Amino acid sequence: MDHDSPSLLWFRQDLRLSDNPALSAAAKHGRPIVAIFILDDENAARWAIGGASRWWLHCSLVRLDASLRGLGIPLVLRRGPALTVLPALAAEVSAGAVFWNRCYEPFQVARDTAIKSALSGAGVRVESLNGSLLVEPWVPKTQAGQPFRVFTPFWKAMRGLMAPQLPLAVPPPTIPPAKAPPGDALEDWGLQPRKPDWAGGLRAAWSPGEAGAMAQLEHFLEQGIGRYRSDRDRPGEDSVSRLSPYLHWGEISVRQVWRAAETYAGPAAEPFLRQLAWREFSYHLLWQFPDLPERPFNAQFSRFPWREDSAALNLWQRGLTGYPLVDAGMRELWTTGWMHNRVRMVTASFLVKHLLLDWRHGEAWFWDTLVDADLANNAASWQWVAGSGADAAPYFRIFNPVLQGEKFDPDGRYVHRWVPELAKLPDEFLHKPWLAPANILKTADVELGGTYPKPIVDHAVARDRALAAFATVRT
DNA sequence: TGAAATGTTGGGGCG
DNA sequence: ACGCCCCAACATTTC
Repeated sequence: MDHDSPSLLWFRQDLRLSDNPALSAAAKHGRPIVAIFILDDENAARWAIGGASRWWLHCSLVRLDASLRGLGIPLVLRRGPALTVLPALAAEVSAGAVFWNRCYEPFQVARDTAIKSALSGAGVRVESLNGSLLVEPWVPKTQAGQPFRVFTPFWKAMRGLMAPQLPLAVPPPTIPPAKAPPGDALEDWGLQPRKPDWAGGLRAAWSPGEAGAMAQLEHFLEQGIGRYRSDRDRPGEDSVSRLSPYLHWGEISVRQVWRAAETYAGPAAEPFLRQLAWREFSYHLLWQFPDLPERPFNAQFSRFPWREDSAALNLWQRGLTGYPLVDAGMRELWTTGWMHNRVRMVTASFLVKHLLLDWRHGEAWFWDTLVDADLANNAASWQWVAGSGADAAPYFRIFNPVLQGEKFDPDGRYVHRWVPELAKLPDEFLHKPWLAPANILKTADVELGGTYPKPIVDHAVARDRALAAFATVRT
């Protein structure tokens, strides 16, 4: 082996320099480092990166490239099945070692295992590390030695495993510069939307990349975490972290977030840490049940009588259901690539329970439109709402979008922002415009069925229909 | 990480 | 003064 042979550092969902175990390990190895990012749509198949995430990834790769350049590490872009692309590059540059942080989507696990044995077989040292999770998904076990299926015991077990001051990866020392092998131009990947460019709202709402992640974390620590316990369910308030897309792409590590929250807020951080644990729980579930994105965790639900109704699905996607809180959420999603978690629950419940449409339709839509689209979180959360998941919402828990709106958006800040055509309606009718008297509607310039839709289903009717449908799969 | 229906209680109006 | 009814407020049960 060539004494100057470089190490490969394979970036995937760890697009950062700080607390990056693979980068630290590669740096410690002492050779020049060539970084690579592979756009692998073929292996990802059905769960190839969605539209909003592709926009995010583009911006993030621009940032990562600039940061790596400062360390003397070239970032090579290649496209194709990683199973062939990565070993090919390793041979091309005579790499002596390859480092990466683990990914946990089933196709990635299978693929990376195959890559590891191919490289090892070719005499290349391979090291994979944990850069994405607080606890590896195979670690937490019940007393009986089984994986967890219920969140609270999982949380207790996990909480017990967490060190008071989580150690972070050591920053890389000076690294000998490497020669850059050829790669694709990022622009040629077409990750950014053109004709039409629908990303204007995303650009206005986000700064992807490691620096953006740090700024968002600081903002949350100063602005949100102190009142997180009381205000996190109010979508009109700026009290949640909005770190999900950064966490998905690893522009900040969950360890950094956990440690910062604990250090900054002490016991007040607890409800937020619990939310981080839901992410861990999702990965734990996906690990033990790789079909989670495709099939109901609870097999009873295989015979659920879902309706097919593409017109209703379309109205839900566009935020035209006639229920202001639902429409506000779906429009926030479409505009910014993100939706407040409380509203995610309400909109998801509406699709599954009011419209009786298969949760996989919602899962697919969120996958394509969310900048934080994450296979484990998305699948586990949709199954939770649908009632088919592990530790799921009971089938009879049907959110009333009017009551949820009145409870969590009482002053209408959220609905005003995303459904401006209702801005002049008095608070009393904001979440139920169809009950407003004609003269009030007229004064507010609202014409139901004209400027704003009438409800596409009646809540009471839909509720009874859902209870009847869900009764057919009752255990 | 609900909502609606049903049940219970207690204060006040009133015959 | 007493019992009856009404109903709001709260609690419990059911979906």
